[in-house]
Amino acid sequence: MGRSPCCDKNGLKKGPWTTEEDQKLVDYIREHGYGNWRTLPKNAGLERCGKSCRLRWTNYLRPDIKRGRFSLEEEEAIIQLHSVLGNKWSTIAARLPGRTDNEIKNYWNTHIRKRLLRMGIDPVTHNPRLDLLDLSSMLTPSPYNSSSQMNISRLLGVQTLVNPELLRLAASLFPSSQHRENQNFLQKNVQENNLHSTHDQVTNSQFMPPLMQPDHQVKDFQNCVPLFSNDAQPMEPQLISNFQLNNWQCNEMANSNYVDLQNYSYYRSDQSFNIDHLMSETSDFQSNGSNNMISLTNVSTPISSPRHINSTSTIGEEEREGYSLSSMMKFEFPDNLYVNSLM
DNA sequence: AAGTCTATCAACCGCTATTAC
DNA sequence: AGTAATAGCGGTTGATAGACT
Repeated sequence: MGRSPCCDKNGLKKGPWTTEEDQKLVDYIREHGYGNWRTLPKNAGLERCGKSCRLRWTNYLRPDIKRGRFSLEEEEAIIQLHSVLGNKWSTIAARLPGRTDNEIKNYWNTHIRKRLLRMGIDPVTHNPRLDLLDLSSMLTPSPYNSSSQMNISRLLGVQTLVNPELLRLAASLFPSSQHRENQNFLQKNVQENNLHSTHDQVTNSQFMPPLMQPDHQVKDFQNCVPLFSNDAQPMEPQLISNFQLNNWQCNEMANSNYVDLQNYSYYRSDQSFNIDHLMSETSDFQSNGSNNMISLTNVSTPISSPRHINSTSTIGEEEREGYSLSSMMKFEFPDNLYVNSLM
C-alpha cells in the first residue's frame, strides 16, 4: 500500500505539457508500448513522473480519443449510466468509446449537473426535486395511484402536454430497480411518442417552462390533482398539482390546448372538491368571469425551429439548453400563477 | 480599452486496489 | 502473510479564454 513516490521527487516537471513532451511520449509509446509507467519517462527522455505521463496519455494523447462536443446520444448515455453507476467515471467512460473518464467527469460537472439542477432534478439521486412540479407524485405510488406503472401511464397519457423529450429524460432518470418497469415502459413509449415529435415540436416550439418566482407568498394547493371529469369519463391528468394559485388571470378560450378546470374534480388529502371549492379558498383568485383556463399557448422561446431529438449532430450549449428547457413543459402558467420553493 | 467575472478543462492530489516480492 | 511499489480512480485546483461591465 501507500502512495506512489514518483510524483514527490524533486526536479520533475509539472504543469501543462509542451508539444515536444507530447511528441516524445507518443513516439516512445508507439515504439515500446506503455508497460511500465515508472520507468517510461526516463526511457522516453521526459522530466515527468510516470503518473503524469500515464494521465497525459490516457486523457489526451491516446489515438482513439474522440475530441469535440458530446452528442445528444452521448449525453443521454452519461445521464443514464450515472443514474445507475453514480460517479464511477471510469466505468461510464468504458461504455462511451473515445471518451475519457476525466472528460466525462468534467462534462458532468460543468454541463449536465448544472442543467439538471436548473431543471429541478437532483443530479445525485436523479429524482425530481419534490419542491418542484408534481412529476414526482406521478412517478411514485400514492394512495390514489397504487402502482408507479400507473403513474407513468398517467404521465404518458398527457403526451399532448408533455413531449417525448420529457419522457426520454424521465426514462433516463430512474436509477433503481424499483423503477425498472417504469424505465422500460417509458423508453418504449418514448419511441412511440417520437413518431409525433416533429409535429409536437412544431406546434409546441413556443413553449417554455413555468415561470419560477419562489419568493411569492400565495395560498397553497399542494397535491391538487384532477380525479374525474363531471361526465365521469376517464380524464386526462393535468400537471397542475403542487402549484399555488394566486390572482390567476385567465386567458381567452376557444383553443384545443386549453384545459377547462370547471370540468374536473380535485382532491387534497382525502377530500375531493371541484374548482369552485378550490377557488373559494383563494380570495384573491380572479377570472375573466366564465373561463377558468390554463393557457397552453402563446409562450415565447428562443428556439424557433424544431429539431429532431435523435439528431446525432452536436449542438451549441445555449441552443441545447434552450431546446431542452423549452420542450420540458408544454403549458404555460400565467405570470401570476406562482410556484414556490423552486430552484 | 481595461478590469472583472465566469466557464472550461487539463493536470494534479490523495486515496484505494492490485500486484510483486 | 506482510510490505512496498504501482496502477487507477475520483475529487479538486488553477490557468486560461471568453463574456460581460
